[in-house]
Amino acid sequence: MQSAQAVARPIGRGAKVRAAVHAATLAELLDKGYAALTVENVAQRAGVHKTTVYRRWTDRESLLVDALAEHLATDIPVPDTGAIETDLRALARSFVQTFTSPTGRGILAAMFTGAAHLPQIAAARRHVFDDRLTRAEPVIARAIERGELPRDTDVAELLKTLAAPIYLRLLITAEPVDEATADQAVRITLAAARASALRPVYASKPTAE
Amino acid sequence: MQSAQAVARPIGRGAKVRAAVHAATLAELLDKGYAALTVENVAQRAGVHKTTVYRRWTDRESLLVDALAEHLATDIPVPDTGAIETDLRALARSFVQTFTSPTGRGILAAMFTGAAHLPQIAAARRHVFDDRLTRAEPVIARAIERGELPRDTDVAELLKTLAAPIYLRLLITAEPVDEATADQAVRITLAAARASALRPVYASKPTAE
DNA sequence: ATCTATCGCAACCCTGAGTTGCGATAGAGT
DNA sequence: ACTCTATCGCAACTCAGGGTTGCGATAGAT
Repeated sequence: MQSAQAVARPIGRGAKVRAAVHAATLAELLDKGYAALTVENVAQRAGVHKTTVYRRWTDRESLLVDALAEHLATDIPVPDTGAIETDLRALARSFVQTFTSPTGRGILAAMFTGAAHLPQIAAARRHVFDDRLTRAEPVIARAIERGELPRDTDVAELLKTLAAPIYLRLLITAEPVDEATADQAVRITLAAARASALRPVYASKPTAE
Repeated sequence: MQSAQAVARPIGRGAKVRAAVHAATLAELLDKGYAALTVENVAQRAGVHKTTVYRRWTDRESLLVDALAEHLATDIPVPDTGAIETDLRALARSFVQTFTSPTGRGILAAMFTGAAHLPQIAAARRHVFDDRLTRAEPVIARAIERGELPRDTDVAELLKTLAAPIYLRLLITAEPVDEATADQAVRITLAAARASALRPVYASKPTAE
């Protein structure tokens, strides 16, 4: 890694190159998919020589991971509408929006199908999920406080139940995904939560908080 | 395909080779994953020369597709226990069992992550899903007839709701999947169905509850 | 205007996909 | 047991893409 020099004095044109290559990587990913993502094509699209790419990134995979990480600055809003239904709807819709944009679909495909085997990608996936979990926690807590949900509702279980139908359509059945999908996921999740089906899974007895 | 000769007179050792290569393909897939699935390794493991593989299959992908198709003779039981809960539990558990065996996990990884881009694989996925749908239809129909579920329950929606949490854990969060996961999926699905959250999705009736 | 980190370029090596021609062999039919 | 031919083994290819190296050119901060 050349970060030492980057902090030092002569930064050079490094920043431009980095940005150009990142953009080219994403673009190639969307156009041709992960399988056809070649270093030469990326370099060419970035107006940069293949060697330069290899000087900044150790290999093709690290390039991809880096490019994805750059475009993964998650800025998920934490809704607080005063009602769990509208809050969940906001969460689900923002989730859908994130992954239905062209860029989102490309990133999704890369992360979950193409480069799924890379440990860094797996870590990124977990991070994204954990991030959403952290942000959603107070939303659920408020709903419980308002008496809209059972006290022993498992936040992680609830979020997974919310995300699962959307992921299924995005990655497995490849059905169109839109706001209706998000709203449907909310209906399912709320029904399950209200029926106390979203308690901590591996605890046989409900926990007294 | 050379199945024409197989039916004709001089069958030769073709059948043995086919079987050996199929087995080797699956084995390599489980050991090293799709990315590291090389024709030479498969050939070597099958005790066969690389050329022979290329004489029977056009390329690496067709080999994989063929091997998967061979091991995808789905024999899903159609439960009829007289109650929807136990029926669904049986369905979900058989689903979990299918994909948690070593072979199942390998096939899953190949179909949904490695070779997800291949049209034949996509078709196979759809076929597997449609197959399960067809088999599950009478199960749901009986439940509706018994008055256990709302009359306008959407069978496809219900099955997707049942499968979604399991797929999520298998492919996305990579959590352990066992009977508890299946049972949890059943709880969620039943709660949603009983709350009439699993009606046909794109029927645009704005809440006629 | 200078000076040096960075980039372009060409020439490499290596692995794995896919091909070809020829000689060896298994195995079905007699 | 003996053909006889479809099939297989083998070696020697081509080709594309990943990854490396040495050297000369250039951008850009001071």
